[in-house]
Amino acid sequence: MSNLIKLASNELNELILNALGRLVSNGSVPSEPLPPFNIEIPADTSHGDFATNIAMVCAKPFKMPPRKIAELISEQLVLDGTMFERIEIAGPGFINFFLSRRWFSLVVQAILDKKNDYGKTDTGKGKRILLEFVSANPTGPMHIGNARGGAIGDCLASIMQYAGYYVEREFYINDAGNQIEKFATSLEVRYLQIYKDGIEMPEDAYQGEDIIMHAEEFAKAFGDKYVGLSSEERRNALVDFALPKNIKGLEDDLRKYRIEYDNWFRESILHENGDVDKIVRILKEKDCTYELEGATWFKATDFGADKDFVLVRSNGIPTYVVPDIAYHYNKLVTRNFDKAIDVLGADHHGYVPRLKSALTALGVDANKLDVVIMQMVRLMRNGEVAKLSKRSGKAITLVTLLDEISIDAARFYFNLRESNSHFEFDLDLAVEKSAQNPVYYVQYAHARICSLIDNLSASGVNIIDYDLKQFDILDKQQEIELIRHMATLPCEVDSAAKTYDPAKITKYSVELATLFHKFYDACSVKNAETEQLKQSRLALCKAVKQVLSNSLTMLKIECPRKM
RNA sequence: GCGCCUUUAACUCAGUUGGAUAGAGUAACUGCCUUCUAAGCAGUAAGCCAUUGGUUCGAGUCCAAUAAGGCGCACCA
Repeated sequence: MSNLIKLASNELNELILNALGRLVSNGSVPSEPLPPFNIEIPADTSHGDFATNIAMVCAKPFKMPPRKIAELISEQLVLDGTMFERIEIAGPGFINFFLSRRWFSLVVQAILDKKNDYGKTDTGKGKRILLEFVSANPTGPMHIGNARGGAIGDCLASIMQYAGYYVEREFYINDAGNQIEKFATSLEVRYLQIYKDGIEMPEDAYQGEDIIMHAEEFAKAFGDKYVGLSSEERRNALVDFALPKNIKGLEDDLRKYRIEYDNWFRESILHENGDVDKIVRILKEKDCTYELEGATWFKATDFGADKDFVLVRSNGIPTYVVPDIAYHYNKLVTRNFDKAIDVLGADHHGYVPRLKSALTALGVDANKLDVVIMQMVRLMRNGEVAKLSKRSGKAITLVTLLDEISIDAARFYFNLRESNSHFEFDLDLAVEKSAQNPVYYVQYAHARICSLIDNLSASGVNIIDYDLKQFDILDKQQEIELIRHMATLPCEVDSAAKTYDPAKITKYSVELATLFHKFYDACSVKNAETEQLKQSRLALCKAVKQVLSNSLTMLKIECPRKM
């Protein structure tokens, strides 16, 4: 257990409850049920390391003024042998607690001992999570929303692993259904256009150049062999030729973006193994459907959705929702994951209640499906909305974005704001190698420490060995603040995992970098007053480097030794 | 018309289950390198937390209504 915040907080909780117990038994306060109270870390450190509002929430049931209750409690608190050294009563009745200096030393020691494992927790208890993200349409290149979804999903997955969950990353390939038909049509037209005049692309076909390129390559490989064959043979051959290339392209591009999936799950599997038909059959058997104008409708409103929807069209082909239902049934029942998490764009949010209603009808606990909705990104360049790539002049894709900005910057920026907030992405700032760019700011802190350690090492100063007591002399304000913040990493990891919000970790790393830079400016290591202080500060720097590295590693962002 | 999201400093955003004097970064202005990386630090200035009402010891935070903006509401995916 390296979460010293939690340890201290638990100890505090016990101290308070014991004190109250004594007050009740000696009749100082009435024996009333205890209302819920907080133990929190005050924003302002002059209010202590922890504070509780217990005296305030007890005011009403005890029919006593809050400050009076606070005084009674504090008289009963015995701090000897605890992690706390003093308390004070403040404001309307807060009780503020101050940690002993030794606690801070324990933090530094815990980091140096745990190394790469510092920050990990066992909160997830190995619960099995299936995290699906990006799942871009394999009929074309990935867009900017996929770039955000990739960064959020992948970082969330690592964070949850840090928090003790078992996580699998999954990409769902829509390799069946209508969009594949559209893909086939687009390829077919482009192919025939090579050999014949007067064939028009339908308006709703894929107009991109990638389709033309596929058709040309296909023509190069097979010539006009397929022009005279049946449309079905031609379309199948074209899709069989182009789709694997596209999927391979998605894999390659995502790998460049440092995303490795555990599973690439094909929609076509669900059609082939009969799962899609099975879903319709079960829902029919459960009497959850009705026929209207030749189509099969699902009674979604009976299961919490706002509207009924069509399962099977009047032409006999299921709508896209059915494979989706089958897919989520597969995740939660067939593969028995404890939780399925989908990262989806805001344009899909309306569909979530429908999916959940169907799962409920199938007897699956819909609460096992959580959806992280991410709002649209607005790319900005020169203070204007950027729609097109700088180099190619075409719509910005994941790939062209990474031509413009570094992978580190992309991963960091997309996780700088919480997913459910509309967010402006300043392309100019992301390429800038300066203080204004938060990712460089954090990396700079890491490089600075590396350089510092190397310099001291070159002049013969190394950490020989450390013992807990030697850290007690780190008591300057900048040192204390730095250590206090490092202590909260396990809490931040838990909180980020619980709220599905990787932005907590990017913000954490920026704050850590800030505190280090402040420390660096105020406290020289090389010219420390004593040899012992030099040693302790060097150890502190190593601890900061470790925590920075653990935070950035969680986000799969590089930790440069030099900048 | 219905649903979801957003509204906090000039700009981009934080603000932990309701708590103490609402915070960062950018831009502006002032300082700090013969001393471990100035890609840094210190300081100044900047606010009717969209508006109105409600809930209570206490509201940026919860509830209701209004306004502005974004996204959805298919026998598309």
